Amino acid sequence: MEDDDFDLGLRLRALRQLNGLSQRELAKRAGVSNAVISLIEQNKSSPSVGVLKKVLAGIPISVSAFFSEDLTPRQKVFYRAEDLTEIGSGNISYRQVGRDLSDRALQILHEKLQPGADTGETLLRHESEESGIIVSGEIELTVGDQRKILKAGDAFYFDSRIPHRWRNPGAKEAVIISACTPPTF
Amino acid sequence: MEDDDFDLGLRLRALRQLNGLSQRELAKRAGVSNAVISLIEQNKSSPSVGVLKKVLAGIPISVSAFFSEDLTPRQKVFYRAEDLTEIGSGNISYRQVGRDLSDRALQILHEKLQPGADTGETLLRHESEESGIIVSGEIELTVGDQRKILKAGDAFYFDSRIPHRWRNPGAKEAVIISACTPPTF
DNA sequence: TAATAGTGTTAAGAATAATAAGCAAACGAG
DNA sequence: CTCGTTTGCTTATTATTCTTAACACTATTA
Repeated sequence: MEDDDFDLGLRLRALRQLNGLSQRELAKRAGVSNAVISLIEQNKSSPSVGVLKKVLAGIPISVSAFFSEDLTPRQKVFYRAEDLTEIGSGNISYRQVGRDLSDRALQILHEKLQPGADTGETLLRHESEESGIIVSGEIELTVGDQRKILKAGDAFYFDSRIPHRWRNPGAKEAVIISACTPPTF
Repeated sequence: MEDDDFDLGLRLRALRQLNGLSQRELAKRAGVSNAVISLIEQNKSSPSVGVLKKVLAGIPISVSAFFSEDLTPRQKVFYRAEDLTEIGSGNISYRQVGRDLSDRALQILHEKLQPGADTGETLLRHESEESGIIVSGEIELTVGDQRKILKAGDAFYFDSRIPHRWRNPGAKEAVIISACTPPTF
């Protein structure tokens, strides 16, 4: 049932020892029994996130920091598909390559627009250039006074300073992969 | 039992809907029953991390990304104590302010050295300046040909290009807060 | 030696989460 | 309307985790 490359037990043990805590001491701080710590560290039980929160609070470390495997994320090069960070809301999903782009020249997004999704009345504007390809579904793109419906395989390129707007007019989900430079979105 | 400000159920629901999935469809992809999704989203049950992994894999999103609340971490200003990222190993714990420092001028560390901890024979060198204060315990700091034992309240400042070495000669844990600029450590 | 306190581990119940199945409401098609 | 489908939610049973209490081992002390 365990297949991920992330060894939860090992990581907990490392963090606990790194902070000079015994299983019993951590257990006391966390408000759980010492057996839990032992079993978790041996991967003999998979804690509920509630319990995990309590345990990590005793170290202390946040759940977020605990799972961020990028222990030395100085120059991260590879990102697994499911590791993209969601920065969207509503019915438009933006999955971004990397988290902090302040040092980068390029922002790559994996976008998914649900049927009817719309970036809204107030048109978008930012100081950059933007380009991408439609992967599936269809998209109505408005750039300045131009408007066109793009389908899978179609692409676009425009100066982001021109007011623009996205809409999914179809009944299916639309998927886009886009790039933006510099990342001012 | 739930006290954190992180609403797991709400977040799962948001991510699921953002990707246009029903509870049943997500359940099928994840290989769990639909009731699990329902109960988790209502915060009526706290999933084990094993189950959570499976569920998130069906979206898909990594556990790491799921818990990283910094959805728009563009300019993160405040960090909770337990949110510092551990970059240490062995019996020296380095908890760093922020993850990706490639755009920053300053690296701040919360260090904990277990009794006997030592940065090792081969002395450290890097292109920056370094300073800090001992919070508790005691530290033997060697910089070039100078060596001194610092106790709580003592401080240090030196050019990191000079070979240096840390050691905890005491029987108690030693805690230091240090800064490094630029962050080349 | 014996005693005491520390470590991690393990085996019983008690508490909790996951499954399978069924419920009611909303929706579109015929 | 009626049918079929989908939605999310709830309940009884099964499976898992958590607690309590013990065990074995080490190190220190009397």
